[in-house]
Parts: sequence; C-alpha cells; structure tokens
Amino acid sequence: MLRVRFAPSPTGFLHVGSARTFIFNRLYARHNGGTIVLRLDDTDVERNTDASVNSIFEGLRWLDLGWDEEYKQSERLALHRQIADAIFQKGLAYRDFTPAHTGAVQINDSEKSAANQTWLFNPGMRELSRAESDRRAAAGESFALRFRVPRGTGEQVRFTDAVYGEQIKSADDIEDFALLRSDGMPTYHLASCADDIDLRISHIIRGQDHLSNTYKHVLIFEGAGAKPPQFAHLPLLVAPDGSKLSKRRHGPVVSVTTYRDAGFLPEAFINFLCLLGWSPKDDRENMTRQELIDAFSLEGINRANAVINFKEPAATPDETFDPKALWLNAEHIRGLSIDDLSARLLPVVRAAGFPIAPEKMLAITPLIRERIKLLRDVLTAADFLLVDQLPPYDPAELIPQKGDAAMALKVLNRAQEVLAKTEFKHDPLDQSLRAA
RNA sequence: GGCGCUAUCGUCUAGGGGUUAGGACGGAAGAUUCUCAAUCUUCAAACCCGGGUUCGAUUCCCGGUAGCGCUACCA
Repeated sequence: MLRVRFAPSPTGFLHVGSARTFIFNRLYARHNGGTIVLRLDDTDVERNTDASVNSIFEGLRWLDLGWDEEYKQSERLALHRQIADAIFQKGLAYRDFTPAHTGAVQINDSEKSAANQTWLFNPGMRELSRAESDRRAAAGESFALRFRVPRGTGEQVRFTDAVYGEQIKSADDIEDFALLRSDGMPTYHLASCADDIDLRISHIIRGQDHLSNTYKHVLIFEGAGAKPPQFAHLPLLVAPDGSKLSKRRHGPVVSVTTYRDAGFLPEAFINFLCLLGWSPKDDRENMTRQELIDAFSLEGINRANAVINFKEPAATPDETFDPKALWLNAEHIRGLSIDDLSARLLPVVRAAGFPIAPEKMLAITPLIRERIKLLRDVLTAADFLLVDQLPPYDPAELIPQKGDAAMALKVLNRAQEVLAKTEFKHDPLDQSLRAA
C-alpha cells in the first residue's frame, strides 16, 4: 500500500516550497491510488505557534487538494520515546551527560575552528560503561540520547534516492546525532522516523535539504528494526539571486496566502509550482489538475534548484510575481466558463467594497476575461463599470500606437460630438461611433 | 573547515556520443482587431571552465570553479 506524508513544522506561514512538496506528494499518491497523511511536526515547542498552524491550514485548504489522514506529532511522544528506548536497549545509542548548549549561540572564529576539530564527540560519553551510565541517570542527572554511529568500522550507509540515485556515505562522516534532548523531548530526526515507521509511510518525498540527513534516518530506521522507505528528494525553490527563500529577505512572495489574496486561481498556482523542478517531458505547460495527476512521476523530477523569478522589492503588484505564474494564471482564467469565472470574481469585487449583483458580475465577466491576469485585476479592468469617478490616468495612454497626439485629440473631439447626440445604448452607440 | 548535491537561452525546462540543441515565459518586430487584451507569424537568446576517453563530446570520466545543502539537545 502506497502511503506518503506531508510534514510541515508550524513555525511560520505556509511557504511556497512547502506547498510544492505537499503538491508533489498529493500528485504521487493520487497517481498511484495511495494515501496521503498530513502530519504536523510540532516537536519544537519553543517555536510552534497557533498562528502558524492556522496559516498552514488556510494555505492547504485554498489549494483544495485534500488529504486522507491527519496527525500531530506532539500527541505521539510516547511512541517516539518507545522507539528511542528500543534503540538504546540494543546498544545503538548512548546517554550524553554533557550540559546542553544551543547551536544558536555566537561563536568566534577560533572557537569555531576548535569546534570543527571536535564535532564528532563529547569526550568520554560514547565510551561510558552501561553501569556508569545507568548510575548517573538514576541519580537524576539529565542527558541527551545520542545515536552511536558505527564510525571507525569502515561501514558505509547507503540508500537509493528516486531522484538523486545511489547515495553512499562513510559512517566516519556522520556525527553522533541526538535522538532525545535532555528534557526528554524527541528531536526531529527521531520523531520523524518513528512516525514514518508507525504510520507505515512507504515513500518520503521532501526537500533536498534533507538529502544529507537521510543517512541518519536510514540509521534510525534500521536501528528500530524497520525497512527504510523509498526516498525522493526535491530540488529546492530559490530566490532570483540563488539564495534560499525567506520571509525576512523576500517578503510576502514566499507565502502561499499572498498568491491567493492577489487573485491566483489555485489550479494555476499548482500548475506553476509543478513546473518548477518537474516536467512532463512533452512540452505541455498549461495543465489541469487531472492532467498533472496523470502525468506525474518521480522520474520527471529534476535535480537542480529552481528559481522563482519574482521581483525583489515589488513596485507594482503585477510585477511582483514570476511572469510565468502570471501567464499561467491568465491561461487558466481564459479556460474558465463565464459562469465559473464570474462566481470567482464576485467575492473579489465585493471585498473591494462594491455590493455588486451576481447578474451584473455575469454581464461584466465576458468583457474582461481575456484581459486580466489576476482575479484582482477586475478592479482596474472594469473600474468604469463600478465607480462614478475614474481615477486619474496618464493622457499618453490615449494615443494609439500608430498615431500621434494630434490624431488622438481629433478622434476624441469627434467622439465627444457623436456621443452628445446619440442614445446611450449599445447598438446606436456602436453604429454612430463606427460611422464617425 | 569537513561531507555531500547540482551546473543547457535572463527564467522554467526538453534532449542526448554525430541534432539547424527543441518548447515555454519574458523581450523585440510584424499581422489582425475601431482601441486595448487575446490570437497568429517572425527574430534575438544557452550546453560553466580545463583535461581525459573517442573518429567525434554539450552529452561519459576526472579535476577546477561557482551555487546550494548538511555539519544544533531547529525542523
């Protein structure tokens, strides 16, 4: 039975990269008739927020792809500790009584180079006898539980990634990572693997930033007596300068709800994200959800990071987004029926303060369907039908491409004359203006 | 610093030992349309560098460079 999972940690809003990971998991599950699990990886109590949980659900709901099962990691601590203990009892882990320090502390260069030479061990802890270890634990001394990586044995850890192929690393290059923190809480690595085992996850599709963590995970799976699942790592989504996407540096363009609020169609947004790091390999670009499900395969995933080509400081909203995302959204808008598009436009117009009737919206829709890129554009494309007084505009816009100012003036004067003595209805207006 | 991953037009990508290196977005020009949009046509635009293997490398191998990731009792 094919089972995949999407496991966001609620420490921020739903990120476009996370959204793509979710989409790929969903597509893979749907393509193969499998199950997708949504698991909140919330073991970092310090950084978890309710606002973040809400933002994630808001984003996922907008995507409208759904999921089959839902779990919270924080409710499964007993399982995590049980698996940690099983690994410990097999002698594959040891207690580290070294006082905790956080990696967030500033370290200067000399400390750093010293740390680089000693990254592998906390002196003595690995070799502590079981009796001594038990005695100190019984005395109430706090400890972190570390995996005893088989270093110095010539052993290699290996796995086959569905995207990156055969991966091999010498155990000598893997540090003794923590399983349990000194407060007894599981680390990400432990909790994630324990849950993946318990939830019978068959395929782990996640960001490439976990590729080198996967060796640790393989060690945990094997240590727990479980067969590691199939891994598939996804190339990362990065900013135009190649740096990783961050809210602080790049602003709202990295948040899914920004796309929703700007008037992207969820199906267009999904389509756009799918094309970053994956290809159907047949030159198709504008694809429906069903076409994406039918075409999706791990073989189509590419290995190099993909740039989301947004503009850094965002002058006009239209220029903020990746031009291809905008184009795809316009394509999907044009593909919608008048009824459907009208229904989606209505709340946008109403939210902007125009209490428009559905019938009027339906009448306006065909007029603008081919000229808007974002749902929000209805407010500028059809403003003359909504407001009494048009906002100021640049007179230069009145000059046709193949004309000049004098010509424009002449045409406008003539139009004014005609308009003055014509009944304000479609047919008479059309006839007299054409004639003029 | 150590370990690893990656490298095709500005961007997303296809391709692969011999190709005019294909498509798309964006850009430019034109057609069409009362205008704008849409649509259509055309154009410009790429195999990171150096070795090796080979009759022949953009493709395979090695090295370099660059970018990215991991190197936390974060996830």
